[in-house]
Amino acid sequence: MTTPFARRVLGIVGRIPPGRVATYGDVARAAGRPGAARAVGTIMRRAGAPGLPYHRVIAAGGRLGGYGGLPGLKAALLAAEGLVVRRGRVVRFAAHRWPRRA
DNA sequence: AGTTTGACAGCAC
DNA sequence: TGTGCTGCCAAAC
Repeated sequence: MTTPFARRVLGIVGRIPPGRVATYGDVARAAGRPGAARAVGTIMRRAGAPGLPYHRVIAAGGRLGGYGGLPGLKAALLAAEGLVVRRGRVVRFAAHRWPRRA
């Protein structure tokens, strides 16, 4: 969060409501850098800012993406919010996606 | 200041 | 359906 971009990314992540998820691409777009999905991951990996729902940021297509090398924990956290994860994918992920698509 | 490194995405096998 | 390769971007070396 030392950079403006990182700060925006973290701010956006913090606004993802429980039970909803956003893709790295979604966050990148919301941060004003469409296509910077990979950079979003780079930031979150190192940010380490506590209190943010990093587990609600997943990869495209409902795939889990990474979580500090603990995909099991990420899946558990999502499950605890009512989401269904099967074979590493969030079921009906589009319906839980955030922000709402027009 | 240049190079390497990923918590990504999309398309081609 | 699943795996691999290439393109992209910001951050860390």
